[in-house]
Amino acid sequence: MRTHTCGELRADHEAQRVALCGWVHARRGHGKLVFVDLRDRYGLTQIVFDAEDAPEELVDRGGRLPLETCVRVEGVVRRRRDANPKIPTGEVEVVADALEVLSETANPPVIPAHEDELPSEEVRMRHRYLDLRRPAMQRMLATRHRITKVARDFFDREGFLEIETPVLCRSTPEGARDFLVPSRKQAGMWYALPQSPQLFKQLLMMSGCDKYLQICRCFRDEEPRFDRQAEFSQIDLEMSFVTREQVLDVMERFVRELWREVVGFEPGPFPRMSYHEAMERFGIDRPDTRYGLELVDVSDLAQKTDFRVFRDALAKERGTVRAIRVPDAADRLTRKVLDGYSKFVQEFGAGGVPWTKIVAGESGPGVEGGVAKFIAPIASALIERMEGEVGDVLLFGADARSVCLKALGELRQKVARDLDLIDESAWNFLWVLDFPMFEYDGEERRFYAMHHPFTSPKSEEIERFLGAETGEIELIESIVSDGYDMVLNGNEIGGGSIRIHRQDVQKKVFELLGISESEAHERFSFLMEALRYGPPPMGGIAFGLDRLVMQVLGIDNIRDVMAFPKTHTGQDLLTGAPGPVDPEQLEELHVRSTA
RNA sequence: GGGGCGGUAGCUCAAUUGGUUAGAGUACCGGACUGUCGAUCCGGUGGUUGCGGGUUCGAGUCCCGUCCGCCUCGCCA
Repeated sequence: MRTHTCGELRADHEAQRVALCGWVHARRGHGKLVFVDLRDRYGLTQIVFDAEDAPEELVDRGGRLPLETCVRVEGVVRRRRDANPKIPTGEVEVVADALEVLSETANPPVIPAHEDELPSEEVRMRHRYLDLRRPAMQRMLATRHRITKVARDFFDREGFLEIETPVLCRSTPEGARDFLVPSRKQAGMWYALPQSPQLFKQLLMMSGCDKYLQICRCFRDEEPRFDRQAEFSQIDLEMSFVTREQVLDVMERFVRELWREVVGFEPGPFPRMSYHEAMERFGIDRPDTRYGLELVDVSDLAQKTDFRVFRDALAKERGTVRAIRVPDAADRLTRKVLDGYSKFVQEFGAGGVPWTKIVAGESGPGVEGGVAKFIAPIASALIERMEGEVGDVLLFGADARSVCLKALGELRQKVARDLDLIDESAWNFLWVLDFPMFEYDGEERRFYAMHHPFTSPKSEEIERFLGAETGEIELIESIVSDGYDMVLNGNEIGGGSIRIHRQDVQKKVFELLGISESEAHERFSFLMEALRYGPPPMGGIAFGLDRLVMQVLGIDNIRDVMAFPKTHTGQDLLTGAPGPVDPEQLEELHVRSTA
């Protein structure tokens, strides 16, 4: 139907006779002279209907083409009188001598040419096929393809095999809520959709596949966020006979190649940081190192004051006082802004944000405003500890350690955004290592796996780990795993670990997680059985594909990097999923709805 | 489940203290126009103000309920 695409024609196509197909992107009419920008996936080409070169009837039809009409045009390429440098085809135009309307359009709710006035997300999702016509969305789809292509090529060269794993799986006891699929043939039994192919990729290592790759869909029935969706994609990898160093090396080389190929930026070696250091310095396990505002422990100084807020905090179990120095911000952090920060940290369970400002005093810098009078005795020591300068603002967190770090970690990010301290051009990659194996839930009085229950303790921890008894909370909390997260500009883009390949170690994990032997047998007997037959040491990682695309394109919303996303309430507004089913279908599946 | 913002023409938005016939831009339709690239100019069609109830002489505006979209806390091994 066409000889070229709409992104293809250049000056050296002059005088060629061509046929183009596409959509009417824009139309500029002058009566007997009409310009139409024709659009397809590849670009825009100006079509000109000129009464001096074509029958008036044709020009008239060209001038009446509604936007988004699907057409085929034939004509001859010629150089434009005035080139348009904004588009690659801007030096030429096609002088139409034939026009075929391939299909007419209703008045479209989304007009791809109107990029600066986007319809609501609701409209865009309901008419996704129109939204995807927008050049920005076409670029997104192409970038997404490019990323998976670079991944497949890179890991192919590295000897990885792409292997598919089941979508209909067993439900796992821990982790996110499962999506369930009723079995027709096994009455009362259920499949779960995979939260990740974790166990299958480990089994593939036990099968001797050695290096595995899959670009796979994962499902977690939890509340969505701007960067989370119930259904999402991972670049999933696993390797046999490797140490942590070897895994980190391959993955780092992959990401470096990805950025070189897709972004045009070559990252240097990735810095590394322990989980403990990340929490202490940044109050979060995925620090954004593009700016400072680090947390500083001032508990010892706080102890010397009579300030009630500090003393109460320090009296708590694992109570602590930390401070952030905001350089040269005394003017911008007004009373109103600081009050807002108190409200902000309350969302994370903190009481508020005590603050003070560093000012010039008679004998050197001092503090003024906020809680200044309560901390006067420690002012100079505090300023020294914080490396404070006149004009800086000090923000405090005082609470139990976990609450304090969480609140200040979130506040740190908010302050950086508010004061525009983030270098948007930076690509700060980072490995976070040495996570704890377990997190203790004080209310439920039990442990949860921080990563997942198949993560190995670090080799030097194994004896200590195997010796741990269920009640030894502090000991268990202190055991370090061989897990790792890849962080980019404060976002977790990948995470993995060296896996357990010893039956006794795996058994111990289940024991410490409070998974009874019978339950472990019931749910994981296949894994325990497999571990009997010479499993290799192994490790791997999974990258969040959607998050990679978000980072590469600088898009701050996961729905905008997916072709067909779901809403906050998990609905697909385009097709109307989830929807009702016939009672007969339920009957067949042995399911009765209580809704 | 909690908190916040929003829903008015196909689309993006406006509408004073609750007050006349709910406006503008754009898209669409008609007309003028031969070098536009946000074409321009003139005219026109287009409304269950998300839905249901209430207060009021009078509701887009106030109250109650509900649905939908987004953000957020909890949640997400």
